[in-house]
Amino acid sequence: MLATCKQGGDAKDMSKQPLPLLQGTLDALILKTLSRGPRHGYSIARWLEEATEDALQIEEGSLYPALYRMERRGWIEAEWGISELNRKAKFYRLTPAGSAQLETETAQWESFTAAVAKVLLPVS
Amino acid sequence: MLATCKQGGDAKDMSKQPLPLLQGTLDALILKTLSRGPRHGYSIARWLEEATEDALQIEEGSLYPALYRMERRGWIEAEWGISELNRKAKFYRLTPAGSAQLETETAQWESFTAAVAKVLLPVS
DNA sequence: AACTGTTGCCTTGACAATCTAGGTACGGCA
DNA sequence: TGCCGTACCTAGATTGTCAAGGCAACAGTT
Repeated sequence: MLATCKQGGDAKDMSKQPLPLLQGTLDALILKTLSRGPRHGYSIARWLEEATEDALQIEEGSLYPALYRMERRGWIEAEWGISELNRKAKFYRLTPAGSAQLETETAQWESFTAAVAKVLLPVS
Repeated sequence: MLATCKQGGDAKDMSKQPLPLLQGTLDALILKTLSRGPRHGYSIARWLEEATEDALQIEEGSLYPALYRMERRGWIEAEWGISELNRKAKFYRLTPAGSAQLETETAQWESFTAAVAKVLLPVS
């Protein structure tokens, strides 16, 4: 199910491995993160990993393209600044359009997971 | 969030539209369907749509490639037969490997959605 | 017999998002 | 000086889904 799911080999203690993202969820996760206040990219990734207790891994090769994509679509806006650790960093913040998009995606996420759950986890 | 999400235009009554699949979920849905007994491709799609009350749409262009993929990986096996409506049809059935895969994917689905929920739907 | 709708399978090409695997630059510290 | 962590960026490959077709056979109608 999850994009790259190596099978074979021993399944010993697979439970601690961070999950690759399901295509389509990253945008919503980023939008939600930014809805709590502006952040720079690196910090978004760290916060998401922390918030999910390292269940999700945010690859930078996914993160940055996602940020450009969303900026291009007008969902977020960027501004250069200085990070908490005194390094140059690009801070992103949600636009009104991004806020609306977040609502849309959250609603879609809920109905999608509800639909999948009906199949995958039927009331036993 | 969901793969192709046309924006713009009027959002009038988008609620009834079937959702495109989140990449990576189709395999699990098919495996689960087959865990209830053998079925042919067309029937799998119909059953899934019915089970989710048409919330999900199963495109044939996604379905058949998925079936080949899964057969190649040894998760399912095919056999030609005759459908309920007296037509030639290819019946798929779960292999033991497919059954194991279903368990793995279901568990991953649960932890993935739990992780996303922690971000997207925080206890308010 | 011809027509039409439904069932059922299949393929090609485009597309979008993620991942892999690199890279640059700078600050703080030993 | 060297090293590690922070912070950003990119090219290319991979993958799965979708759009849009097409084919064949059966059932029912006219």
